[in-house]
Amino acid sequence: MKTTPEQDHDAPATGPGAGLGTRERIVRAASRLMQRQGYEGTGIKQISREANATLGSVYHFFPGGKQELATEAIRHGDREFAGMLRTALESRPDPAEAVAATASLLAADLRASDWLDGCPVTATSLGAAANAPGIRSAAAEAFERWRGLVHDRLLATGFAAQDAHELAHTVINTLEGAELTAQIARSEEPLLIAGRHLARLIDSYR
Amino acid sequence: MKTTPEQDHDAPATGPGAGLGTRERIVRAASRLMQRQGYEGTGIKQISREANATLGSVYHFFPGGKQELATEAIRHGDREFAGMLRTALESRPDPAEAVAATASLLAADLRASDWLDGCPVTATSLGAAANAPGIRSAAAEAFERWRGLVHDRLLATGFAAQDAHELAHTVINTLEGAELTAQIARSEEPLLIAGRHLARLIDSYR
DNA sequence: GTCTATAACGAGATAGAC
DNA sequence: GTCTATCTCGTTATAGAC
Repeated sequence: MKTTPEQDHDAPATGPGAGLGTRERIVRAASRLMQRQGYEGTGIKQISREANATLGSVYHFFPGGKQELATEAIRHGDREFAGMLRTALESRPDPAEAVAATASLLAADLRASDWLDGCPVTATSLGAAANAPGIRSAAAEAFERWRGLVHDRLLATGFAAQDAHELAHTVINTLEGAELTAQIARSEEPLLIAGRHLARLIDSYR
Repeated sequence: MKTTPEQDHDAPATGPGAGLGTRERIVRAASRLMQRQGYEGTGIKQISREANATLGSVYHFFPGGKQELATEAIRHGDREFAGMLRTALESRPDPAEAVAATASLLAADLRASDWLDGCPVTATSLGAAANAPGIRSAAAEAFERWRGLVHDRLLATGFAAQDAHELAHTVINTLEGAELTAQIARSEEPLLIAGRHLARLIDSYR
C-alpha cells in the first residue's frame, strides 16, 4: 500500500472529490462510471476528465492501465457496500431485520440515482471477468467479504455453522439479483420483496 | 414478424448454425458473444465473423445497428431460458422441486461452459441499459415473462395470488443473483444452495 | 506529479458494385 | 442478399517537456 500523499496540484475545493488526493479522486470516478456504464463502456479519458486529473496522472498512479484501475474501482465498491452492511448488522439486534433494512436502503439509493447506480462490483466485473483474471478475483473477494459479514453475525446470534454458511450465501445472492432486477424494471418492488423473504427464510432456521 | 426465408448463400453445412438462415445465425452469434463479453465488449465485426455472414448482411437485417441487434439477442436469450423453465415446471408436479432442479441445471450448464456462459439477458443489458431504452425494456420483458411462468404454476398448484406474485419475484431474482455469483466464484455452490432455499421458502407458504 | 501531443489501432456505420 | 472498400471517430497507451 502506498501511503505517501501526492501533492494535489489541482484538487477541487468543492464538489465531489473535494479535499481528496488525486489517486483517490481517480479511483472514485472510475468506480462511479463503471458502476453505470460497465468496464468496456467506460473510457480512461472520461475517467480522467471526471476526476479532474490528466491522462498522464492516471497512468502515473495506475501503470497497469485500465485493468489495474478497474481492480481498484471494484475494491472501492467492495469497501463501500461492506460499510453499509456492517452498519446495518451492528445497529440492529436481529440479523433478519438488518437484512430487510439493507434491502430497503438499496432500493432507496437506487431510486435516488434514477435507477443508474446498481452494484458497482457486478457492473464492473461482468463482461471483463472472462479476459481479466485480476478483475474477476477482486469481485469474488468482494462477495466473499460481504458473505463473511452476514455469516459472522448469524453465528454470533446463535445460528448453527452450516445454516449460517448457507444463509449468508443466499442473503448476498438474493440482494444482488433483486437489485439487478429492480434496476432493469425501474421499481423498488423486487428489493422490498427480497428483504421480506430473506427475513422469513432466516427466521425459519431459528 | 418477417417470415420470408432469405436465400442462404453461405450457410455452413456443419457446426453451430448448420441449416439456419443468415438472420438467425447472426442473432445467435450476437446472443452468445454478448452473453460472454457484454454489449460494449462485443463488436459487430466479430459477430458477423462468428456467424459466417458479412458486415453488409448484418446491416441488411438490422438497419438499427448494434442496438437493434442487441435487442434481438436479448429476446433470443429470453426465449431460451423460458423454454428451460417451462420444461422444468411442466415435468414436475411440485413447483418447489422444479425450481431446485432448474438451479441445478443452471449450475451444470455454467460449469460446462467453463464459467463463461452466464445469463445472456443480464450480461447484454447491464451497462447498455442506461443509454439504450430499447435494450433495457427488452430485458425487463424477459424477467417479467420468466416471473409469469413461475407465478402461473404456483397459482395452478393452489398458492394464494399475493404469495404467488411475491414468490415468483424472489425465485427469479435469487436464481439470477446466484448464477452471477457462481460465475464470478467459479463454483456451483451458490446455485445449489439457492435451489434448496427457494424450495424451502415456497414450502413455507403451503 | 502534471501536462500535451501523438502513435497505433479498432470501432460503428455507410456506399455502391454485383 | 451478399460482398468489399472506406469514412470518421474514439479508444488505450506512450513519449517527453515542464
